[in-house]
Amino acid sequence: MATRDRRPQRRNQVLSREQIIDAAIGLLDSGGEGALTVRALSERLATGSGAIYYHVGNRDQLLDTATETVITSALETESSQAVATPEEEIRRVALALFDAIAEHHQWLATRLTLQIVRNPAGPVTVEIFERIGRQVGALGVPRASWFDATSTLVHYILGAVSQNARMDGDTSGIQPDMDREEFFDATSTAWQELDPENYPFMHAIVGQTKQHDDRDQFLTGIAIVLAGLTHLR
Amino acid sequence: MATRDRRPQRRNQVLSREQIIDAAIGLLDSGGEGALTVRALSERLATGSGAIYYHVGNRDQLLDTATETVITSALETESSQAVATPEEEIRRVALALFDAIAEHHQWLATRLTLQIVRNPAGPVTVEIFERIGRQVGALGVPRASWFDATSTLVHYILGAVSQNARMDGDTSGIQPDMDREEFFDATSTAWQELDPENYPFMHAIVGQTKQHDDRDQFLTGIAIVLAGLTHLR
DNA sequence: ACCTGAACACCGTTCAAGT
DNA sequence: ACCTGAACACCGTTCAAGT
Repeated sequence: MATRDRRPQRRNQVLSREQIIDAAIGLLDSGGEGALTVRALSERLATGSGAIYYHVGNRDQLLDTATETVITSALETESSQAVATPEEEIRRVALALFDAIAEHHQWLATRLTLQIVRNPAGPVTVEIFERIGRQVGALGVPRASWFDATSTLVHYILGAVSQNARMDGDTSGIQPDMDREEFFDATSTAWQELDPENYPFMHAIVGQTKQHDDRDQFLTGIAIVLAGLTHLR
Repeated sequence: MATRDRRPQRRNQVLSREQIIDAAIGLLDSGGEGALTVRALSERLATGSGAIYYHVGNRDQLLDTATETVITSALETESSQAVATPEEEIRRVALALFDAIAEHHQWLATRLTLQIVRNPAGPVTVEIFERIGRQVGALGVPRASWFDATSTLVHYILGAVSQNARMDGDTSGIQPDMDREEFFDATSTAWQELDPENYPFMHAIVGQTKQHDDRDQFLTGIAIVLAGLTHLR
């Protein structure tokens, strides 16, 4: 069937950029940034390390491309929904990012922040700003404040999302074997053991931290920022 | 003079934990996280690598300790001022963090976020939350919302501060030789070249980005979140 | 107790050589 | 054009040995 090749390429192309990116995302999801090794990647793809460099240039660029792939697709599936109020649309974009980072929690948050900082003209930054910025206009924020308002929203989203990404990089958080619940219990008991004279506030909130939901709290934060925006002069 | 030693220690102690931490901060400031190498550190201190591990345990722990040292001292000098309104006090804590990260821009932002995520019972997290949380109470936020309100503030601060930390890690942001101004110009021209049909918002804000001040924008963001908090049910 | 520095098991990246 | 894999210049960490 495929005996005669239509492309003028030499046809022994057997490794594609997409395959490399997919495999990289798999590695990242399974063990965080530290797990993405050129050696591990070339083993998984059954090639030499040179083949990866031929297609992809660089470990850092590979990380950026993986981030771009994941974020872009998260924003695309979000945009397929019917449009609602500006507030609702902002919530959707925010939650799309929140969920994407939860899904790829071991590496995405750090890399997303890095990409927005270093590459403000790249598709990731541009797409996020454009999506949120339009709604800020629709919200009634005066045009002169659009940039400030949108930046505030994006900054809040990134900060919240980074915080809810459980331990990046390595697992060396005192105990490597501790699930989410144990980790929370350990924190609240540690907070309870603080000197109540010097840390009255921490004592006051231990109860609230114990049974709070990250996603709900994230939405509360969005609501707070949105409320603040409506009072912008 | 110092012929008879008062300490029961063996007295050939010539390298201290503090020296190591100071040298580490120096290395980090000069070249970011990548510049903190056990080899570079031991060379600067004229010792072997083993000596560092004897005092400090680990590269990761050294990074954490450096972060703790810098953040703690930034918060201490801030607290020496006379108390003002709750809003003013929150602004001060926020700016103390903003300035600390600007001073150590190549590494601090990432490490601060990491520390708050992984070590919520550590001094850095506790101090920041306690400082801000108290003022949230004084602001009139209902007790049941203290945790949500404080988290929102902290998340915003961290997000904004991470964003304003210029390129972490390495300098590979397209061009290694580009100062702040060139970088900004390059972004705005890139934004101007975007398709106006699909990116009307980006076109609308190019003008504002060109002459905006990061610190001012940061304070505007704080004001927005504070305004939102006063409307918390 | 405190320090040395060689040794180990890894990295990312390059590049001559193959097809 | 696309791929191989040895080689290079680095890492963090350990550990026997010294004082």
